[in-house]
Amino acid sequence: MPIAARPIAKPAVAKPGPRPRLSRDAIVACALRLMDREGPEALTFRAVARELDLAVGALSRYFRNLADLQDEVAAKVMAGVRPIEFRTKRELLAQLAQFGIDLLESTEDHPYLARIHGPASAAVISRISARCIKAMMQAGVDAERATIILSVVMNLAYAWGTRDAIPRSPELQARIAAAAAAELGDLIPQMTKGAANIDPTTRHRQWFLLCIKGLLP
Amino acid sequence: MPIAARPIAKPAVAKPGPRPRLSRDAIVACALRLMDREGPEALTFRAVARELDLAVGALSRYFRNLADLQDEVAAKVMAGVRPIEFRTKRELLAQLAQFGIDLLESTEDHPYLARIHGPASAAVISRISARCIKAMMQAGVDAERATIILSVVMNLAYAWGTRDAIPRSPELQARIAAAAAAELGDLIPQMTKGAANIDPTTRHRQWFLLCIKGLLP
DNA sequence: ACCTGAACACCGTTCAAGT
DNA sequence: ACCTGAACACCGTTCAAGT
Repeated sequence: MPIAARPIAKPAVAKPGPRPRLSRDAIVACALRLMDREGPEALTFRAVARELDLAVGALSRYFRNLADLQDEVAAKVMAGVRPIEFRTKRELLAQLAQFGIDLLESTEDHPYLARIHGPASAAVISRISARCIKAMMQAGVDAERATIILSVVMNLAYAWGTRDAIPRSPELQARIAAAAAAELGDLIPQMTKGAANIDPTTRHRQWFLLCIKGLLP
Repeated sequence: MPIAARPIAKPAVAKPGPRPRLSRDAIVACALRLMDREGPEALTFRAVARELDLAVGALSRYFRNLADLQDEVAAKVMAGVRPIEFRTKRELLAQLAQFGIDLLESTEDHPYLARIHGPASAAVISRISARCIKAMMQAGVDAERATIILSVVMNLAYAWGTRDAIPRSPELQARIAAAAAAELGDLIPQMTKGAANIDPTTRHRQWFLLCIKGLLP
C-alpha cells in the first residue's frame, strides 16, 4: 500500500510562532508510516510529535487521545479496501475471492489492525460491508446468506493475513509443531501431501473459492 | 467461565520476610479476574501486585514482561475450550456447531483476547486445532477441507463474539446505521425481515450449521 | 488562533538491599 | 531464595504561557 509523501514542509531551522495548521489526515498518515516502519508499540504521541516537529501537547488538539489516533489509522487502512460491485451473477464468485485477496494483503501489510480497531474503523468496515451485501443481493442472494458469506470472507482474510504476525522463536515454532504432531499422529503424511510449493496467493484464492462456492445458493 | 478462588491467603497484617511462593497460574488467574472486572487496559503489573499484596518488582520473577503475562491470560482462557472428538460421522455437523458456540461464548466473555494474543496462546490454539482436524479426518474429511472448515468456524466464532465489544456511543451507532442505510437503500426491508426476535444462540447455531453444511464434502 | 513545553500522574523494568 | 521498593526512563494528558 503506497504511503502519501510527507505532507508538511519542515523548515530547516525551527521557528517560533504560529505555523500552518496540520490536517488530521497528515497526522494519521505519519502515524501509519511510523507503525509500518517500527511496529504498533512505536506509535506514541511523542514519536509522532518528534517526526512532525511539533510539541507533544499540540496533538491533543487533533485527537481526543491515543486510542482515537490509532482508530483513525485503522480507518485509513480500511478505507483503501474496495468493496465488490454488482456486474453479473457469473462474476460474483471471482469478485468475492478477489475482495478476500485484497483484504488479506491489507492485513498482511498492517497485521496490527485488530489491536488498534475502534469506532471510526468500525464505521468504515460497516460501509464496505453494506456495499458488498448490496451487490450480492442484487445478484439474487438473500440477505442472511449474503451477510454470512461476507463474514466468512472478511474474517478468513483477516485470520490468514495475520497468521504469521506473532513473532515465534525457532524453539517455540518447534514446540508448536511437536504438539500438533503429537495430536495428529500418523495423519501428518496426508496433511503435508497437498502442501506442494504453490504460490500462497493462488492457494488462498483457491481456499476462498472453495468456501464461497459452498455457501452461494 | 468460573474463576478460581484467590489462591494465596493474605495475612491480616503485612509481615516482612520470605513468604510462600506464588504459582504462575495464581498470578494469571488474578490477572484474568482483573481484566474481566475492569477491562483490558486495567491489567498492569502494579494493579496485580496491589491485588496480590506484592511489591511491583516481584512479578518480574514470574513473567519476562507484561506481554508475557497477557499472553498467559489468553492461553488460560483458550485452554478452557474443548475440541471436538471423533464419534460418528453423523454427529460431526452438530459437534462442529457446538464447538463454534463454545468458542463464541468464550470470546463474548473475554472480548479483549485478540489484543493480548501471543506465542503461548497460539500454542494452545494450535493444539485445539490439531485435535479438531484429527477428528474430522477420522470422519473421512480430507486434510485441506478440514483445515478450512475449522478456520471458518473459529474465526466466525471470534468475530461474532466480539461484534459488540467496541463501545459505541448512541450517536456513532446512529451514524453507522445511517451509512449502511445509504448504501443499502431499498434493500433494508429484506434484511430486517429475517431478523425476528429469536434467541441469539439459536441464530448463531443456525449460521454455523449453514456454513459447515456448505463446506463438508 | 495555534503551538510550546513544563508538570503531573501514571506506566514497565531493573536491581541493590533487606529478611 | 525470595521479596522490597526506590530509581530510571519512558508514557498520555493537561494547561498556563507565549507568539
